[in-house]
Amino acid sequence: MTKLSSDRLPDDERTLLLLGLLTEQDRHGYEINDFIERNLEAVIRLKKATAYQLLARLEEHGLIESRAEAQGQRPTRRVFRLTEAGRAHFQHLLLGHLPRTEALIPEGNVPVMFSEHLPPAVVLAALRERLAGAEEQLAAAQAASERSPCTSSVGLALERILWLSRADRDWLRAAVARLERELDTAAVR
Amino acid sequence: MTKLSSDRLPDDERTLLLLGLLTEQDRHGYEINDFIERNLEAVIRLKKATAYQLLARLEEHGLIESRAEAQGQRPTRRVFRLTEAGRAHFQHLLLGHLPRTEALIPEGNVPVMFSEHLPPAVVLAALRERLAGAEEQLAAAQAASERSPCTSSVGLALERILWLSRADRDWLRAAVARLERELDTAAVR
DNA sequence: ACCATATTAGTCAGTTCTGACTATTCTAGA
DNA sequence: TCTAGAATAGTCAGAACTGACTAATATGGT
Repeated sequence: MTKLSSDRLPDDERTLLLLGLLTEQDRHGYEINDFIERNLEAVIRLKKATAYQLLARLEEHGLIESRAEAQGQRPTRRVFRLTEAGRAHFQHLLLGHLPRTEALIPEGNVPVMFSEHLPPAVVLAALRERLAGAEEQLAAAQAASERSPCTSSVGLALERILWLSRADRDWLRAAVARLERELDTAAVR
Repeated sequence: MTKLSSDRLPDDERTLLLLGLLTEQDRHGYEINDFIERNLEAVIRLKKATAYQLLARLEEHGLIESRAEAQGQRPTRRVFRLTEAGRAHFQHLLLGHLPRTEALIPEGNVPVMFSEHLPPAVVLAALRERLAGAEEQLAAAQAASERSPCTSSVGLALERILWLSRADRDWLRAAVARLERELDTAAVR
């Protein structure tokens, strides 16, 4: 079906995600990708093409199975369902992943690191722009978090993103404030 | 020299990093990789093999140039130096990257999202383990941040990681506390 | 005297990811 | 009645990344 390169299954969050989504109900490809795009955009990065390749591999390994579901005129859906083996593997993966502390390495550090090579006024403008973006993300995270209660697991994960987004914004605010002060005192002299 | 696949240069933080490191001084391959491994581990993920491939491409594009430097018995070093074009491109990249607000998508969300599928006691134990890891990372970030003053650009970037690490730890603490309470009240009945 | 680790410099096969692309049908609006 | 866009389902070539590997010397500790 799709090009399948290796014989091992990747032991990463993406695999866990697909299995997890199928734990709750059977879904067809479009549904899965649409769900991820709509609701999980902030939670994980998983592109359509990658998802299809992963699904093919999961099926190859007998963790999921698919049946065709005719749709009248529309292209036939492939509906995926978790097998028993898949359900077991999901539990196994979950147990392995949950306690793992992943290093928190956000993007966007490198340009900051070299910002001394730019005039302070330019840096200030750039950081302000970033701050605006960060405020937006925070608002989005807030909205998402409010939609599902933090007592549920999903809410818990969303809350994590909320906290991290807030920290990022606060850091940016502090940085902007510091730069403003520096520029001010420099201007006064 | 190395397999070079595309003719375009990637416009990402890795490229910016390599150019940036060479802005400050000429360096040879081992030095670059060693520096990244030692000091920038928390800032960005860039593997040795990738770095060499990138360096080859940068040279191909005339942004850097290399000279061989004999070392007596030891294998000859290749020392890289930024060209004028490279310096210009660095400034250009920096200007493009600095204002960019990258989506903050940390790893480790997915397992949390599905933690309802595990018994609460197991989840609690797992989160405690994660908390221990997070404390360690926070301590490391703290130490790194204290070593360079936050008035410098590098210090600024390190401070960001510090804030984010703290937020992550705090979130974990809150989550653990909540779970403990829940388990307690469940036990009382 | 010997072993483990650091210094130094890469290479490569195999794996994974992504952007761009192809089709068809349905639906709401102009 | 057209038409633009969403729904639907993927595929594929090419780009990128990584783990594992090779080599030779130096050096510090036991």
